[in-house]
Amino acid sequence: MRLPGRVRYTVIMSTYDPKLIESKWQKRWLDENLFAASDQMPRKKMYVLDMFPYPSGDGLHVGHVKIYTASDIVARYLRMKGFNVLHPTGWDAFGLPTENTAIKKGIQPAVLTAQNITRFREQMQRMGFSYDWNREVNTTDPQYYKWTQWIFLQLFRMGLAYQATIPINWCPSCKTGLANEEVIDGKCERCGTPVEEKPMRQWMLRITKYADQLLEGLGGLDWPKFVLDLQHNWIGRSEGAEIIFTLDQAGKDLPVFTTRADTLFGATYVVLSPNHPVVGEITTPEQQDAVQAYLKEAQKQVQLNSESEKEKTGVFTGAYAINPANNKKVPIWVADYVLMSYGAGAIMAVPAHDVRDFEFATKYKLPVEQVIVPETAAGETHLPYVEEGILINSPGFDGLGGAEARKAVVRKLQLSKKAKVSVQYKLRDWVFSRQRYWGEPIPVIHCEKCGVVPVPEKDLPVELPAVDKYEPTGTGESPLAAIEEWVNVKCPTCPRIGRRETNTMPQWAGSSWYWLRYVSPNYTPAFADPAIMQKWLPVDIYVGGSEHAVLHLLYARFWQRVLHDANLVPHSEPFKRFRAVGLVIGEDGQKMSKSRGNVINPDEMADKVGVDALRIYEMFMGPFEASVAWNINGMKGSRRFLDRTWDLIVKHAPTAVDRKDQVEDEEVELLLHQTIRRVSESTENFKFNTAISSLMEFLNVLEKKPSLTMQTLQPFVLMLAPYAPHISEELWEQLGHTQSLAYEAWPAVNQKLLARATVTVPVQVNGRVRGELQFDPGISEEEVIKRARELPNVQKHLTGKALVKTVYVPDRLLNFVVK
RNA sequence: GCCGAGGUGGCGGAACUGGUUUACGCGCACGACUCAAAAUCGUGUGGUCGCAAGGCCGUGAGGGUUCGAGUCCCUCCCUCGGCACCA
Repeated sequence: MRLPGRVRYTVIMSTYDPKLIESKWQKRWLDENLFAASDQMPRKKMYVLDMFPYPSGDGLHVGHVKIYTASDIVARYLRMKGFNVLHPTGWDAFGLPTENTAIKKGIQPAVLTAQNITRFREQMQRMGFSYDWNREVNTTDPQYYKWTQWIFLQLFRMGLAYQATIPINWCPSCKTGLANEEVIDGKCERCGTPVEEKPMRQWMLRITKYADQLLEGLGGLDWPKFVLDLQHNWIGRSEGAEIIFTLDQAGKDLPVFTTRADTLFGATYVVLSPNHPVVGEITTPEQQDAVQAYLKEAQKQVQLNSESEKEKTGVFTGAYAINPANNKKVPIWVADYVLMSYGAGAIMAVPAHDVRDFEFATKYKLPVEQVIVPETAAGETHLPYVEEGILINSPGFDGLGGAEARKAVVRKLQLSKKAKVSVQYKLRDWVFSRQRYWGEPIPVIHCEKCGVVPVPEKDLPVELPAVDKYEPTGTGESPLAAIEEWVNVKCPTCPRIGRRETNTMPQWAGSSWYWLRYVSPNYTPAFADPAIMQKWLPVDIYVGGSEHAVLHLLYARFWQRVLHDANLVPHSEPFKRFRAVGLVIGEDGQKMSKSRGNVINPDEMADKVGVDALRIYEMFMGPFEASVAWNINGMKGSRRFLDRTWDLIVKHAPTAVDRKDQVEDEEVELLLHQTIRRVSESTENFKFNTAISSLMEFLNVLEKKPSLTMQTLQPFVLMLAPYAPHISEELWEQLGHTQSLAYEAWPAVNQKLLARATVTVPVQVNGRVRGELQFDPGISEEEVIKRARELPNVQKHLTGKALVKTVYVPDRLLNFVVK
């Protein structure tokens, strides 16, 4: 029975019982569909997104809770600030761990995924996250991956998806190819197995075409600097020149790439990568055996993935090249410190001005010719000298320096077509196919006559067939290849029978556009409703792990740009503001892992202290972006804070008066407004730890007061609400409200009151604090000095000394400088 | 090696554009309640000298700028994250 107005209808519980109130409010939020976002845009929009989870069999991790609590706090705060908030979630459910578990347990991946999702959903709902559950998406749902496939076909039509047989990173344990971004230290990102190089037919996405755009786009993003740097370095743009050496005998061109054209006269030899196509044809008969032996050795080295610190090795080909700058004949060597995959696969070696070339030249007794001297220092230069400087021994260019010299050299050679400006990137095209079962089928059909034919749009999605055996074959073929009735299909453009593509997409595909799907998750004519995209996009605040700094966050930006170029989405960048979470470390200071046995389970913690205390603790334990070790006592402290909050409100609720204009206690009122200001600013800046400490300070003062008004109790509960929503809803009800506080107005700061507040100002003598003064802001300097001189301890330090200077910062500080 | 972030009590961490270092929490000590313990509440808690008032020293090390430096500048040490023969 609920009665209106100020009559209290709940029995006030004497002690805080989290379990009881958590289930009560979670049920009510869901029943009332309280957090459904309206497409009608009654108010200004905010799209608050966190990285949707991979629903693994391990269940929710305390790291998930940290990310999702943060985005939940921001979403709840913004709702109270009057924004129309879109805060959705879903499941990034394709991928290897599920497939591997499925194989081990003998369950279909789809079935296992459904189980995991159910568990994850329950766990996430238990944490009180205010998601709009009507918008849940699932990357493994055919109605979802229909559009993942559709987007792939757009990429294909735009020439951005292509097949190539190239040596790729092959993980022998996962039995699939990997993207460059998935190889860490020469090992598989997922399982740690050293990767092998294996030439295979692959689907590739031409992300390199977007290298410059992806680089420039970083400039407008409010992202952590380290993530911007990471992407910047990963793209690895470097400006230089392609310089054409000439093969001595054949007269053929041999282009090399350099960023230091100014050192061209110091090039004393040329080095080819072992994989360079001309190696075989230029090697002289005398050197044939030595070169062949070296190539074999180098091949092995790649497979061993030897440490980068290894000593440089190489072999002379017997051939020579002509340096176009001075027509000098220089020997051509082969060495594996030159990579085929970067630049021209060949370099001009300038041992005097490059550490690697110097090391190599020293070992093989190749000539070193200095052509750069430091601008300032006189005398002998220590080689290798890699800094910029003034050119010497470079006829026609002596005396020039740095960029000017580089330009001049390139310009001169350009006249005879022996050089051109060139830009190189470290970024490689994205290896987009996987030889595994549990992924989106790549929607193309191979026809003997027609070649690669895209599956017609009306036939999408190409559904994953149910299979008995989804173990990877290890042959480079996906298990799908074994299902004849699925593979063999009529060619869409001719009467022949073609074969379906049996490779699947990588785990990253579904997450490369999911934020677009949330705006209209059930829309059937397209991947998203264009009108609604205009309303919600872009994502205003994105929260997630930094482990995706170059993977997901780069792929997502790439797809967004492609779709933008095709006029399919309104913005070129998907995520305006991104905040990266810091790891939650085990109590032993080590990364949490099952094998170490230091994993903290959020459900267990919630059982112990309640969900709200868990949320408060995870936000309070340290700065959001920092890695902090778990501390069980710290979590109990968060619970203590909520216990005391509960006691305070329950104690005052029956007697608190509602005084519209004035609070009875000046100290309380001042602190209230300071707290509102601090909590608001801290929340907006992701400084959740200091927001909570401000609330704690406020509570510490309130506890000492014999009586409090509604004008104090209500804002306190409202400010706590984004952080600890269940207890806050309950206390709000006990303060006489019948509606949820989720859409109550966030308390407003009384700026005038804060400006009028008495200030406490330290008085220093020679920079050391000797006393303090309290006064109303704005009083004159003379008055402050006069009163400061009256302080006994200040007097003591002034007597017998000559006053040199007085520094007064109004309302902040007074400093007497004496001698 | 290169790029980036950071070194503040016993611990996690606060500190606005240079202005009272150590807020808040944990831990610890003592006290109250209790037969006792736990829980809870109260008081204290950087080091050092002092009965006290108060003094001196303290933000990785050393130097500098300044009336005043955790914050700015230079040199160095250490930790963490990333890249790594990218020409």
